[in-house]
Amino acid sequence: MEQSKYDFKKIEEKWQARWRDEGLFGTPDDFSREKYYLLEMFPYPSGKLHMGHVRNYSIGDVATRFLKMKGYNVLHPMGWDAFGLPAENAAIQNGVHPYSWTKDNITAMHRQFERLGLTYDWNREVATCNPDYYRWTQWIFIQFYKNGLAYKKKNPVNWCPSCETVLANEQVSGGVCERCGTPVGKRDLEQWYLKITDYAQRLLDDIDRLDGWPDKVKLMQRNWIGRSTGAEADFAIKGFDKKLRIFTTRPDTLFGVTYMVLAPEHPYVKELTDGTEYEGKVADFLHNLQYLSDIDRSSATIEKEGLFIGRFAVNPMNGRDVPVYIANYVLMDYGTGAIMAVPAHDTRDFEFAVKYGLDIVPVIDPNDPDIDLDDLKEAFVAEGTMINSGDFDGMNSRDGVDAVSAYLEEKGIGERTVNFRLRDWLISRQRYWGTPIPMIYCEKCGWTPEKEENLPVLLPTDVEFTGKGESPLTTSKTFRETSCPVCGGSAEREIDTMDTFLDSSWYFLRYTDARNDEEIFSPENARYWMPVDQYIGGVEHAILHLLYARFFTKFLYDIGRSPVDEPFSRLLTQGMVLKDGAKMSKSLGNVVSPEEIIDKYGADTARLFILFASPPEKELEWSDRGVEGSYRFLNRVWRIVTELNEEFGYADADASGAALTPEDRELDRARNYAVKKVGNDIGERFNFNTAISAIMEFVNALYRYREAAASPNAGLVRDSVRDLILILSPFTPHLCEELWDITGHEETLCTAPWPEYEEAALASDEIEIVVQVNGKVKGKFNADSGLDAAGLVAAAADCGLLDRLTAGKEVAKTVAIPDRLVNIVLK
RNA sequence: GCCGGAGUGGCGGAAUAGGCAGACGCACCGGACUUAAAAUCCGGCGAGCCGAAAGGUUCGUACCGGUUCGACCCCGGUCUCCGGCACCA
Repeated sequence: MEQSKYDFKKIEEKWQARWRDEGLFGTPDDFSREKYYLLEMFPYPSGKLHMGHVRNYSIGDVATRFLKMKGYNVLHPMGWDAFGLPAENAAIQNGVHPYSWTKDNITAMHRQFERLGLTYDWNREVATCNPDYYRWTQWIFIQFYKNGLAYKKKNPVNWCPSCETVLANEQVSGGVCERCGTPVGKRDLEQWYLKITDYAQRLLDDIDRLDGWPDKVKLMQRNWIGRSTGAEADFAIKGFDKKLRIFTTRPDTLFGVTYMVLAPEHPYVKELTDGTEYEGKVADFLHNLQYLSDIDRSSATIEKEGLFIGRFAVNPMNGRDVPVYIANYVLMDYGTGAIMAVPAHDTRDFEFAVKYGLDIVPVIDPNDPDIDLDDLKEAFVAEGTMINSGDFDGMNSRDGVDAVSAYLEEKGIGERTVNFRLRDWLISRQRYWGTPIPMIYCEKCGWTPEKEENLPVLLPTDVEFTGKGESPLTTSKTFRETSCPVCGGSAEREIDTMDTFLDSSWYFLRYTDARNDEEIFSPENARYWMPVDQYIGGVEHAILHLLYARFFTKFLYDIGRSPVDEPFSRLLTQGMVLKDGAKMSKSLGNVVSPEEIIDKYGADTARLFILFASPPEKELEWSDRGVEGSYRFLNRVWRIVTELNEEFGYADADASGAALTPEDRELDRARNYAVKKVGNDIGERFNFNTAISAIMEFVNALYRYREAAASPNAGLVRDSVRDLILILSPFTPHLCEELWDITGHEETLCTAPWPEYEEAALASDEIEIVVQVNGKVKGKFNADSGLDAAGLVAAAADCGLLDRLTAGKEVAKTVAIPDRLVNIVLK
């Protein structure tokens, strides 16, 4: 007999063409069916898939195919996060327009997706750089503006004096320009912000509702939002008519304030020092600070530097005069930009006080004999008893927080407040390849949004890419000049574009109605499809992307657009793909190309290996040997299925006829177990590695059966082969389609239902019971299943095990767990 | 520094609810097939000790301790690695 061969190349091309030509992956907006929205984070179209993509999209594809077999109407769309710096760099370096560069990359990646056999509904494809998409990104921005959540503020940007251009933070490393190595300076520019801080509390509170999210991600978001409670308090400054307001989380330490510190950029600094002998020193101090990059400035390792500015403040609690400093460790954009310093009970203040010889006055007693309050070696930051604190002496410091806050409120010199670490979102980018900010400036009317009916504000094409200047958009002859939407007079467009994170903050909503050119999406479609039931992507997006997407969804909900205020019900963050223990990277030379693997072993093998080697959320160590193992397994499947098919055919057998032999029953149990286990592992646990091992066990059982059965049951074999193909098909769809075809099925697997299993076939009459002595396994025996504790002990006694194990010893008690074990506890 | 997560054979990993530790795969070893090799099929494979063998026995889930009839799993402490935040007052 001629042996047929597993020709993956031919098989994969054949089925990919059929899936494409027959449009099998389209998703109808059929509101009568139960929906499932499964989404993987869309990629930046770099032009080449890497193994991380393969992993991400394989996970999503297996789940999609499974859910379709389970009968859901599954939305599984794909698109492109297509704006961004690499396209612009390509334009500068090679003279290619970012648009054509991006288009070419999309085409190439689309082809690679198809080669992996992924089931996307390409009818809903979006690319954030297309005007029919970014039109709505602009529309959302205008809604933000109209609701008072977008505003303009002066802010320093990174500026490379040699390249004469603005640099993104990612383009600055170690304080120097990534391209030319010149130290990066600062330039003040008017920039747009979104008021995400208005949503801080809700973004924090609603994390509690995200049951399907990993705790790790929720925690990272909580920390990022960084809520802290405390109080603000006013300090008088001698010879100055304004009060200095500070924020503290430790009002209980107010009596221990021995100096004050303002951020160097604090507006009072100029007023307090102009015309004094300190004016020059302050100017020098500020000048030196400007040479530090943001990263250095905010690093905890940097030496604390400060300067006394010749003024004294008054501690409102005890009237004590304390000197006022400016220092590099106080940030203007947190709290009020000024602090009260309590060196005895704050690590940073302690360090600063020691360096500058400032007083250290303890006001919290640790009640610890090992700590000498008169000679502190480090700040004591924990709770204790209040001392040196007037009427508050003797109070527990935790109660003191509230008591002092109440006192401040009563005296009208302060109040309880909440502060967030989260800052407003700076969205202006001095770049070409992004969504134009649809704002217009008129001398008379100020800033106004473009009229909504005029959207999109198109990116102009008459632009030069020199790599210099503020933004390439300034070189356009046509873009900047326009007329004011309010008065009709001459006006100028905003030349900055948006941070690309805005583009990706709402794309999941657009998929629900991607071709709509009347509105952003229809409410009916969004109501049916949202929320995303399962979102899958890299953990590197745990904070920014996922927080921004939540923010956008909440805003769109508030203005009556989105039907939900949280976008993603369940989140899976897949682990990285490693090689030799390190992330694959060009510089390490450990990159494995997906295309090469597909050429050599086929997409099915690549998918199978990557899902088998590790659970999805964990890191995956690439192994060439492991890939060969997966390939070997698929050949093994091919062989057993085609051989059994030759031998038994598929059409005429019936399993129910003959009585089952023990071998038959074992195979039947293996089949039912595999169907149950694989369905559970994919559907409930998202543990694809154990699902695959269960399929391997089933295949092993088939081989064993063929070896052992004297007169094989043809019906049973047929059912086993059928179910094997079905449960393997989400993982390796091409191979399974081919086998499905070979074993006589007309319809494609895309429309086949997931197989059923019988619980009855899984149960066996006899169960092996473990017998332990003091918790250690000493023997085993077979008992009827379902025996209660007493019955089990009796059965163990009947077979003589109990006597043998307890001979000459006294039994304290016996524990029996039905269908599992008997444990004898000896005295 | 603060906050998380993880440590299981030579390797990737399994043990879903506190109940036989090591499923499945890789590597390795042996057998069958073959003139031979590859491929394939079958079998073995945590460590120590006793035994010619069958088998027996002790130890074993980073380390120390606890709870429990019973702990990879729960609790307390320690170490190591990974990740997040990093002067946030």
